[in-house]
Amino acid sequence: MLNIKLLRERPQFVAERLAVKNFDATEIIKIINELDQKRRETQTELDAILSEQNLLSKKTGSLMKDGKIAEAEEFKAKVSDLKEKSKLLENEMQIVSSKMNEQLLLLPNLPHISVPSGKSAEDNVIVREGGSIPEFDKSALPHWELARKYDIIDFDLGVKLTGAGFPVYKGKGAKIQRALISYFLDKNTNAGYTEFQPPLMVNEASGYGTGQLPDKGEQMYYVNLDNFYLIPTAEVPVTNIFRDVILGYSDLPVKCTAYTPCFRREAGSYGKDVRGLNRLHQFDKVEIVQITRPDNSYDALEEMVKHVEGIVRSLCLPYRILRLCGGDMSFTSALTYDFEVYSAAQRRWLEVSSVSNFETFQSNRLKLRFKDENGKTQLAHTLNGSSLALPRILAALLENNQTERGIEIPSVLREYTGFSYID
RNA sequence: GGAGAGGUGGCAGAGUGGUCGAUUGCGGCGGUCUUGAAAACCGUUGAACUGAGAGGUUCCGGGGGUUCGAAUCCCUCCCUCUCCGCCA
Repeated sequence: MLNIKLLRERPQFVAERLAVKNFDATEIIKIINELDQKRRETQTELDAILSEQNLLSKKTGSLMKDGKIAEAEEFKAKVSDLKEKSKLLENEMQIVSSKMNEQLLLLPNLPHISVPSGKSAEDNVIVREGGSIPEFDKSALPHWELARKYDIIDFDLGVKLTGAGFPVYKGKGAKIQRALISYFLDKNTNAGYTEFQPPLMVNEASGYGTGQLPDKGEQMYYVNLDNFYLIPTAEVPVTNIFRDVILGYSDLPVKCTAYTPCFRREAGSYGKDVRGLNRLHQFDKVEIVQITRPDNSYDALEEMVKHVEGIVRSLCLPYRILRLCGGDMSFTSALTYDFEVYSAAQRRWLEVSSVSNFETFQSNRLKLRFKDENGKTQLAHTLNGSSLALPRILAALLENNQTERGIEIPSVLREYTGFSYID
């Protein structure tokens, strides 16, 4: 959620920045500022009446004590009158504020100055590329066929147990999942991130805190009987640890990592994008979250990108890093880098990580603040990224590393898997 | 699932209708003392909105009600804890 002060003081600037996200905000900003003014006027009026009410009530009390009953009765009547007025104003106040809030929630985060303009994924800017794309002839198999060939992932069994998008990993397939999770977590904790094991279900308040609710509620699985939501990413429980928290100056930066399964309904997805491991309802992901001071959040973002890049490189996967254009960025992000790895047999790039700075957009809603060096309370910046999501990494590993002998395991993973080939 | 207790400031814990945004202790911060530290002593220490400022308003789990006046009384919802039962 954007800060109302910014909209009040620099409406033109906000509209210009949002245009980069192809969002025409002029009308909404106008409405918000009208409501804001109305709200403040109403509050001033209301406060004056309440102030008088309080004063008269106190006087009534002392008159009663002194036994001046008649005067006290007079005051009582006055307060009753005032109360009628103040109730009306209070009502109005509530209506105006909630209308304003509604409008505020419609505005996406401002894109950072470095965000390229553009409409779609086509306009994303390639920042860096690394690794080398292996040459295969037509006999190269896509990962879903490799999975069957080596009997490491059973998609049909998942359908039997639950439904499409819930694969069953078995044997070396299960072991490599566990190896990847351990490897990623070790990399993250070695880089100073504290590991968390959060709940996989969250309450409504947490859903609102990170913005899944109210709008994206239908993307989450909902446990009706207890009013819980299955987490779509570890970002939700981990970031909500800091909901309604005021951190000390020396607490920053906060660096957290967590492995969790992620549950997504993915309503509306279809076609070749959902084949095999490309898009699942349940998948594993290791997430990193940072909370920083506003003045160095972009340094933290670069640091996170470097960190994730290091992991991808260590797996010897061909990758590229994209700076997302305004049109392809999420509602909440100010700047996002996507990581894609090349999946050789499918001949396509697969997104495996998305690293973003949300500036104060999330923390404003979460009420996540810190005391600056002058002891003043202000909003912190939040950032997060995948480090990393497993399915597409596994897909790329299987496809890129297929040899006549079997699937070759990257050397950094071997101490975790205990084997060098899936055969 | 059954029974009971309770939700107050960073924490602990007072407060059952009127100068209570809240006694006190701990913690935090500043100071005195000290070569330094500890101890002791003194002071200070919640948040949001609004206002140029002085100040004003709101917040004692959430919502509603009674009253001139509510942390305190009533209704309702939520949450936590304890004991019993069941169980990993």
